[in-house]
Amino acid sequence: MSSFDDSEAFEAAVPLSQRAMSARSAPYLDELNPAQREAVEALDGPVLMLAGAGTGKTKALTTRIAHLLHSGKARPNEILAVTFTNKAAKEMKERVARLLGQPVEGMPWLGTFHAICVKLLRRHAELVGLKSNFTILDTDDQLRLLKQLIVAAGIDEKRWPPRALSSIIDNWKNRAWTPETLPAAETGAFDHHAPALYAAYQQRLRTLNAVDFGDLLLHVVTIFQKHDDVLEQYQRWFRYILVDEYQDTNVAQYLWLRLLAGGHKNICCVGDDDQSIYGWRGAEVGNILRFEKDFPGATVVRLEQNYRSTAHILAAASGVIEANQGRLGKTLWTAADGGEKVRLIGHWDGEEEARWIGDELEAMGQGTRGQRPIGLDECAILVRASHQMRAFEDRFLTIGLPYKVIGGPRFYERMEIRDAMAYFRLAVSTDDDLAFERIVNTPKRGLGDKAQQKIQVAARANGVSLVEGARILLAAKEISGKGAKSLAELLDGIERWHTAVLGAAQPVTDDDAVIEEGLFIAPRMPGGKPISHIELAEIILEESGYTAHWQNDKTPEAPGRLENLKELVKALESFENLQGFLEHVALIMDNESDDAEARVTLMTLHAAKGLEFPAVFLPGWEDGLFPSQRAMDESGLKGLEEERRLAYVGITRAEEVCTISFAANRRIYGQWQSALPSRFIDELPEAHVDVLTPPGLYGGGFGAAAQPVRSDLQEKASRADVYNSPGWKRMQARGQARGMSQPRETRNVVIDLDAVSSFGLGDRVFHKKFGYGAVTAIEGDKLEIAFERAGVKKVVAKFIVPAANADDVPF
DNA sequence: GCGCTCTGAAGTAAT
DNA sequence: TTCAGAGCGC
Repeated sequence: MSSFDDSEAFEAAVPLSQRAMSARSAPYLDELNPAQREAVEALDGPVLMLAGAGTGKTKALTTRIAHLLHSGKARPNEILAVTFTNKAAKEMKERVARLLGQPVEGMPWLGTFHAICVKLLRRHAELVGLKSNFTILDTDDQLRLLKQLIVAAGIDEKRWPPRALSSIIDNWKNRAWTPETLPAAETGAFDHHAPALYAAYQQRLRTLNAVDFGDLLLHVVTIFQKHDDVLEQYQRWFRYILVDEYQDTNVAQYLWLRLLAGGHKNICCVGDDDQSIYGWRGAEVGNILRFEKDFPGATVVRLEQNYRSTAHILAAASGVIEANQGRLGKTLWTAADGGEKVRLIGHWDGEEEARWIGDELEAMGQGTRGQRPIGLDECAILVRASHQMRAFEDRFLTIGLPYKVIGGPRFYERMEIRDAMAYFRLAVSTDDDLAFERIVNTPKRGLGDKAQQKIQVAARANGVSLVEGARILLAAKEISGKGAKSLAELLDGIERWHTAVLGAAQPVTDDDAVIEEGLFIAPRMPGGKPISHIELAEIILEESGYTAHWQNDKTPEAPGRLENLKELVKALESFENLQGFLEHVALIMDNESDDAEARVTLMTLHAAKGLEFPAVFLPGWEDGLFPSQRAMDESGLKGLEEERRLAYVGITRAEEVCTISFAANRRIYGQWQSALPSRFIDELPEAHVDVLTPPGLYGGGFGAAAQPVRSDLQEKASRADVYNSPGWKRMQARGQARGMSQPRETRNVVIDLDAVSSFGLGDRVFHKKFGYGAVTAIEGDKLEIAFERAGVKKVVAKFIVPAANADDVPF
């Protein structure tokens, strides 16, 4: 069967209007600037589009797709357009549709590297020893598998944790090394065991008919390398190739692209070497730096006109990035003038910094700075490491400032979601051993390590799946008592759900078309009437006892988890069946909840790439934290340069106001440490920076300032030579030259602890964590307080102050 | 088999 | 400091 059956079927379905447009003019071209237009119109041959931050990269890319279609160069299904994230793919789809004025269901090959590879691999799975209905492992499955292999190899899993092995293997896969092609010199710092474990792992995956994320690319590259006929098929089929964020590609992706573009070389790579921040994840900046060598005669277009930020912000960003070596070189410029300089401020410590930013956010909302009011939802705080977020969360909780954190555990990575998914996976295919392992004792069924080991042994001895092994074990009465009963129930359940998934004996098929067209017959409980896959999901969660498990759980997270389960079931609505859902979820992670309340966004610099905000705060610019000591230790100059690019990414997220700050002292792992301002601060061009006076730091004379009361420890930390660093001295000089504004009055607060028990019912009070509230009951030294944000809580009186003194809370 | 306590490590993260 | 995972006692 030809691999292109469904695509060819599609060809016939492409609306005529879409194919016969070439004769007409292309009005969308008029909306481009000269550089963008050049990048769009150079349709044939290799093109490198160097697109600086905020220069309309997506616009150029999507217009290029529209132009390819419009000019009749390619049909929608002959264009391969790859992105890194689902979000980017979705946005691209929407924007192409808008340009064309009609939906683009017809772009089956617009997607992430991984999504496209899944499609390719399902068609040619047998070429790498897999069946086309292979499962895609998540990180948890992967780690469990590796752990088993490490234990089986008799290696001390404490010295060599599965995580370490996993990252070594990921790294190798990123470089497109299979166990067979792994260079002998690569031992992976895992004693010399890693290569053998890698081979064992791949073997195990094959047995399980499973792949991990790295395999998706690796297997396809292997197929392309070993099977010329297959490769040529696709080289012909994908007439035009477009790649987004090319600077983020790893070796495997690079090879994949080079193989596919090998024939016609109609490849357009879009990227920005200055925004390459994923080297630690396997990305090779070299790929983009080398493009012209890989594709001689390539057209190189630079997009340098920035439509996002003020001139000061751009100049500051340029000043920083210029310190990097080996750039392809771009200079951003803007037609707009005016705007505020980049603001720079130093603080005593991390808490002070958080407090100041909190105040600043409130001031911005009021427009009290003499600028237009900037709402919370227009502001973002971008940090280097996620643990920096804590100080802000604490502060914002205290003052009741709404915030949202981007990042952290994603919906589909949460425990309860993974558990539920494992049940679904088992229902779809009962030989999914990893899913079985995950849920065999969740909820608790009295099947601990020992029972599970027996099942493993039985399964392996008979060469069957764990579910089968368990069945054999039960039949042989090798398991007894409570465990046996609950295991039997579980097995019955799995059998029943599986039958339901199969519906009226409809065979499971791996054919895309069948899945996509929803040709599955509705599931049906044994002997009963057909039910929807949504009902089936609910039944599974109910009968397995999983829902009850969380209902009986008394921990504060339990309600949230139940809520997530409901959401999961709801997510099923947009799919035809469980199979389609599982396929989708294996590759997709996002779960964006939109809410009405305006909130400031807290996220890492990495997460912020590609986004923009009117006001951006960049706290924690201290040497060691940013640039990160670890990055520099591990990767030397290369690491430092990547950190610098991160700084560049951070600054260029800002449209109107960019505020950089650092703290002289910070508590790290419970220890006070002092730090020097980041070397990147020295690299900010002075003409574009406005140094703000930090509250309480300067006082009447430098160094002798009336400083807030501090502990001895903090006092000691402050004596470090912060004040001798070049950055600090320059800040000093700038501040004095401009005439410093009056420092804010310092607080020297003494709280009379004896006086605090004198609260009365109804008093409005304040608590550091819970914020404002009213006293509803008094029991000795404990107060019951109805907090405005945190609800009713009992709190010891000494942690409470009258609301009027909220600012004075010293603890 | 389950749950509590101690110990050790601590980064950024999409698919 | 905080969190996860291992080990130990019931």
